Amino acid sequence: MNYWLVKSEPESFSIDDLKKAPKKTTFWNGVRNYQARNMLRDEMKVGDEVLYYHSNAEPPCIVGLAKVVKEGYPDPTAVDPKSEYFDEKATKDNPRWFMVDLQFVRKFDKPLTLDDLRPIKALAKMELLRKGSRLSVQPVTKAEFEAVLKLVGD
DNA sequence: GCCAACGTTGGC
DNA sequence: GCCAACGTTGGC
Repeated sequence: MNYWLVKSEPESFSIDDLKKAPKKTTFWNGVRNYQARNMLRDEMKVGDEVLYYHSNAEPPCIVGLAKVVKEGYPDPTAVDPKSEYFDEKATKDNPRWFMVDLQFVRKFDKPLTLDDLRPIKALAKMELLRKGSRLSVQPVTKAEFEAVLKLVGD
């Protein structure tokens, strides 16, 4: 079992959007970064738990939990010329970009802001809190994941 | 809206 | 294969 954190701008797809989605599930398309792509394609497994983070929000915060319900498969928007995520170098035989399916698990009663997270010793090395961290899909250690849940009162 | 910190692109 | 220029992310 692995743990992850995904970023989403609430204006484009918030955790409430995920909760309202059919089967509370969505495909996590549009990631166009190789490091993130490799994790989506190779490492995220069904059942893995995912922290859901709102970036460019006021304030930015971890708002809840999701889980992986389908493992990496080609992102069809990469080969769709009409999509904003179209990549002319992607083909059906060489999809280049991948995505997973995520399902809503729960929304925290109180979202955890960066200010909530920064003082926590167990989270000192968390990728999210690293200066200049831009990865939209990040690995989270078990200890970090448990520390986050502890903060919301579990 | 600013800008630091990245990642990518492309000329050489 | 280097690296300057450029585009993007995302906190502030």
